[in-house]
Amino acid sequence: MVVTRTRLTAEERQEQLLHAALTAFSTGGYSGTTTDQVARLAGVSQPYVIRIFGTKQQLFLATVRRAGDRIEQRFREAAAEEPTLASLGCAYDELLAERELITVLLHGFTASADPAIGPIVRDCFGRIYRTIRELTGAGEDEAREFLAMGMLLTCLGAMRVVGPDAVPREPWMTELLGPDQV
Amino acid sequence: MVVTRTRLTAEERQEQLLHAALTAFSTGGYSGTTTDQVARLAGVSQPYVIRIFGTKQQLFLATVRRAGDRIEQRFREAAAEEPTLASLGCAYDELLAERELITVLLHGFTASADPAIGPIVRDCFGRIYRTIRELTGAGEDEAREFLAMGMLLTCLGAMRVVGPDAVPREPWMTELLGPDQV
DNA sequence: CCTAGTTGTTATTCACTGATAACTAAGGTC
DNA sequence: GACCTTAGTTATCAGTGAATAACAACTAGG
Repeated sequence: MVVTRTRLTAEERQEQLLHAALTAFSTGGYSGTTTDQVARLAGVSQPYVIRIFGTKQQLFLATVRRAGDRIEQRFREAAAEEPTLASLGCAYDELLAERELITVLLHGFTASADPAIGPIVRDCFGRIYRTIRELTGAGEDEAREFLAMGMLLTCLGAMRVVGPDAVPREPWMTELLGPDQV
Repeated sequence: MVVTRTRLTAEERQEQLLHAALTAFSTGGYSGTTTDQVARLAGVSQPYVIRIFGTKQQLFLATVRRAGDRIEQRFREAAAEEPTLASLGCAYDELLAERELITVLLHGFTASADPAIGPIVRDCFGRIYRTIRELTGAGEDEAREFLAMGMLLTCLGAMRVVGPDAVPREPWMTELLGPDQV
């Protein structure tokens, strides 16, 4: 029976929960998000979330890893079209327009003081850096500047200066974003 | 009587609490830090912290504003020596080495989804941008690139790639940081 | 010295949150 | 159709954390 199944396999459910967690953590961050919020988003009970991931921390770590993987994947797709920094830049703009993936990673940065979280986050970031260089053949300086601009946009996204439901543009925002507004 | 006073004026205490809050929030962020942690750092009782600042949110906002002001002030001091981006860059490296001010601001970014926090954080950031341009006379592009590199370093600081008690340097970190390591 | 205002505390509350335990029911298999 | 594994629930707990209330003690002014 495939058509009407009321229950999902653990793997399917895990996938669905990860999606919900991505949304939840992306706005509340690690300590600002409850496992119950994630559960409600996915339409299951809170204890079940814990049962699947063990602890809230494990859930967050899985979410950060997922975000890192997805970002990397999007870069690879962009590079398949055209292996340049400009192409990856467009991909980044798209990611920024969705906000979730990028913001979860940023929340990972700020949770890195926790010794259980830091290593995973650094690994994600390092992988992204390497991916950018490998895909585009960019030199150290180019890659650094690309990443720097990415981090600026990421912060502006978190601040609601760019991205979905961004705040009305004040003069300094328009200046800072420059002519090719995101 | 000035010599031996066992109590501080409300203003002195507020100052001291703000200092403690800067330290506490800088590692835990908004929701990851308790008012009790701030109180203990300052050596007073938790309810007293609340009495002085009203709510935890008010305390956080005051802390973010303070961080913004201090950063701006450091830039002004640097510009007084030499009004160039390079000079402000050095000032930024110093701020990064202390980590607290910069990190509190970053935690402000990630807490900006809260409609009570966002506006204050954006204001701080906007003021810093304006300050940089006014002090150095940098053009839009220059200022943007400066700020971008600043945000990259800020994120790396939060990740413990640079700054106090940084993690052992992995290859990608060395590459990313380039020849003039921070 | 004494009193009024301000600094600061302790005791307490109430809501919330992560996690556990115990139970229920679906669904494939022999 | 009985049965066992796996998906999922409800009930509950123990701890925490922000905030309130009531009280205590320092300090300055008259």
